[in-house]
Amino acid sequence: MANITDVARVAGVSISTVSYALSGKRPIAEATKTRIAEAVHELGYRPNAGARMLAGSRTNILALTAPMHEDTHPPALMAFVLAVVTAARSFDYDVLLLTEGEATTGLRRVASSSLVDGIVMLDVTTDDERTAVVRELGLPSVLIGIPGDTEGLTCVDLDFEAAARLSLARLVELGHTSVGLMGHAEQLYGRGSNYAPRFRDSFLEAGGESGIATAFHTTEATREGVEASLDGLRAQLPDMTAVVLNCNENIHGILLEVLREREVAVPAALSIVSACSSFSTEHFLPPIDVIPLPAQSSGQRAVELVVQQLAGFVDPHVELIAPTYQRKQSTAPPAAAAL
Amino acid sequence: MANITDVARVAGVSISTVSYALSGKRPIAEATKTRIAEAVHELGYRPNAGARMLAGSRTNILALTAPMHEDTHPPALMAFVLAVVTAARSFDYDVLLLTEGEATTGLRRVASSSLVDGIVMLDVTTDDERTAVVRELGLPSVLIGIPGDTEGLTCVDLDFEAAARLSLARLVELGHTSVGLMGHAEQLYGRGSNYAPRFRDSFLEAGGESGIATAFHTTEATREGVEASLDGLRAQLPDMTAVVLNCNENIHGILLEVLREREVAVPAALSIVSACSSFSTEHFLPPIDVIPLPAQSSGQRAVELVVQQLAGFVDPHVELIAPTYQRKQSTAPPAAAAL
DNA sequence: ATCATCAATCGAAGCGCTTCGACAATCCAA
DNA sequence: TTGGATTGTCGAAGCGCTTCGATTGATGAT
Repeated sequence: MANITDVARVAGVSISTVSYALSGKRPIAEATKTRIAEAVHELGYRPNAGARMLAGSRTNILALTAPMHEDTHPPALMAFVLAVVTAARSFDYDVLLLTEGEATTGLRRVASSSLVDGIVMLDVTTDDERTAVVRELGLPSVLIGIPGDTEGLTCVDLDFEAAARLSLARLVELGHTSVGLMGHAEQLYGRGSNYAPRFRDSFLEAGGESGIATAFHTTEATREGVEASLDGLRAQLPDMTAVVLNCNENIHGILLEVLREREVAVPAALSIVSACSSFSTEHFLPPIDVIPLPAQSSGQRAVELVVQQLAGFVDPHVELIAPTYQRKQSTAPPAAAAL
Repeated sequence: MANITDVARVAGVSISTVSYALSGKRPIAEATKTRIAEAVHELGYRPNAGARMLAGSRTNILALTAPMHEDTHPPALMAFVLAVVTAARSFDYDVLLLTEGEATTGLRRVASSSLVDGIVMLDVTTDDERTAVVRELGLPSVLIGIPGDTEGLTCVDLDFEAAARLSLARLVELGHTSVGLMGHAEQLYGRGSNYAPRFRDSFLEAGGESGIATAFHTTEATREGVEASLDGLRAQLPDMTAVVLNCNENIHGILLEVLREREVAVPAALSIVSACSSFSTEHFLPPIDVIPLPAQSSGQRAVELVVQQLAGFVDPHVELIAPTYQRKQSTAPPAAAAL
């Protein structure tokens, strides 16, 4: 494997010239640069990662801590992981994957051995033990998700409050006045990730403010669970003409199934909006209106922020990503209004 | 951040003694070791990763190339990724995640900059472009999955042929004589990963050998697709009393739904076995007998093999993992036999 | 003409570690 | 006893890179 000395010899310059030509940190004559580039190409030279880390105290590696608990939706996690890796590469960073079981110790290990330049944290829970470590390490870090205490941390997340309001607003625009919210399984509201309660609370609040009748029900991912949730909502909202789904993918399929059987036409008799879903709602029948969970832009932004921290100082702050509404075919004016 | 010189000073020895004490590559007096350990602890010393790579020409990092195409089942991929990371950590290796889009270039990059010691390749397709790169690089590598040409490669995978035979054998033991196979979507058999056709062919072959009536049908992951597949099988096998599922998770749920509606009792009227599934079949009603896709042991074994290659020479070979059958509640003797 | 400025390049120091060769001390078999 | 092994330790030589002066001409302002 060719090293910088080989390149220098072939190009007929000193190794420092090669280094400066490659990094661009000092001016180098155009002709020299060309000769060096040729030598690099000819030898298939790639700087040795270890040497670079040692001398430059930059590793060009980011740690990605991606835990996996029972209530993690794997496709969603995968989407975020993918987004982060892709974004990192666009800044010439590689990604070291840390998983559960190694969460805090792993972070400590890679940080204190100077293996990584920064940290991206996925699937942050309300009182995530990793936040303490990140604060303590003082390494450039960005969380995707919002912990209970954001003091000193930089966080990126979808604006769940805005998403809740947006989902309701669109339905109100269409003329709906009674809208239910089918939420996640009950356990998600008790502990852990806080996006679920954030969404619920804003939704109900927005309903109150705009004088729309709203109700909420948790939903288990079984047929019975979905029926219970739907019936529960109907009981609270006899005139319900629309339902917002803030729950996982399976529940969507089951709900459509149940509605088909009960001969409730979508969207004629019931409008549906899926909010904060990490999956495509295209393949459902009908395709469901959706406010997507922006894995791609969250990952992108998180990496950008780490890179910025690396480049200079960035004030810790929380950055909320504005929700977008994608119109498909699952909403319509309520039946009563249509008549 | 404390370095080895600090440790040496505190312990009152030379840095080489510290190095040897930590690596165990030369005998060091017990008392000295203790003093060094204390100094390490006191200073919170961690060897610098870059320096280690440079001096030791070992990075303790493995590249994991995990592509993500349309027909990748994210939970399955995730399970393998997790397994590999966990296994790698147990050998004190970290994992650098490479994704699609960077597949071959990424491998080349990390290899030629000596960023990684070895490679684990996930989701290998029949004519995977990454195999050529891996051969060319000559780095310790293990594929999880089996490409068309295994020459010079070390591969680990579930023994799909054996799994196919095992699924059928269990049903035959129970007295079934007419067994259908619901496969994946059609496209999977044309190109790409070869586990699907491997399973199908062995299944049909095993049927032929044992005089059991068998049939195969591809299955789209929609209600219509599942019904078409089921009806297609019934058309070929009017007396079908059992069906083997070698397809993705969604299809399982839909099938059970369809059967419930059609009032086909499971397992009384139809036995079901799920083969090579990466997900839990516990939560179905009834829980489905399964031959699991051993993500965990595949990942474990793959990492072991990379580590072995790192330690010494390992003959390239293909290693098939024996399938295991997990009895749940979805199989029973056929109705006719039960009478 | 004169001196600071800047572009272009080089040499050398050093990043923190591993590892080789040396050397002293201790050991046990002959 | 003696000498070849073995144990325990040290010093020093790199590993391949980045980066800090230093040097040499050329450039331009005065």
